Amino acid sequence: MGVKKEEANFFEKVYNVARLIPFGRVTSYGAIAKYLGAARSARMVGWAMNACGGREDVPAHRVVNRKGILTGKHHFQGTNLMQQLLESEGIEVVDNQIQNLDDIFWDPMKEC
DNA sequence: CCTGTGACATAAG
DNA sequence: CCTTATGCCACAG
Repeated sequence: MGVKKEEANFFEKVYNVARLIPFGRVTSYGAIAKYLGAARSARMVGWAMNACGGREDVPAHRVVNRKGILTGKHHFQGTNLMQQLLESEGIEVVDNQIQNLDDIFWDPMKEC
């Protein structure tokens, strides 16, 4: 029972973890994938984000690749929207790359 | 079942 | 860090 069918569990997990990302912190697709038990499916994490269109609660802008580069900024509405959101949280972003990454990097498994 | 896809990760040059 | 290539895996059709 349930008013609506449960969507792809994998996607839901990705959204769930993304929501756990604290303010002013970022994580990588691989970290999320690994937390889900599918470290080799990091691409799916990004793809799940692509499907997060109606997921306003999913701070996709806090999810970057391993280099801390805003690889997915092109998927946001604005050309610099993703960077603006990060800077709005006190994160330094230069040339589409997050600065002080080691200082603001948030690992889901480290917090859990 | 097969094919295409994709916002990654890793290796090699 | 760059490009190129390969792997990898969940999902849509």
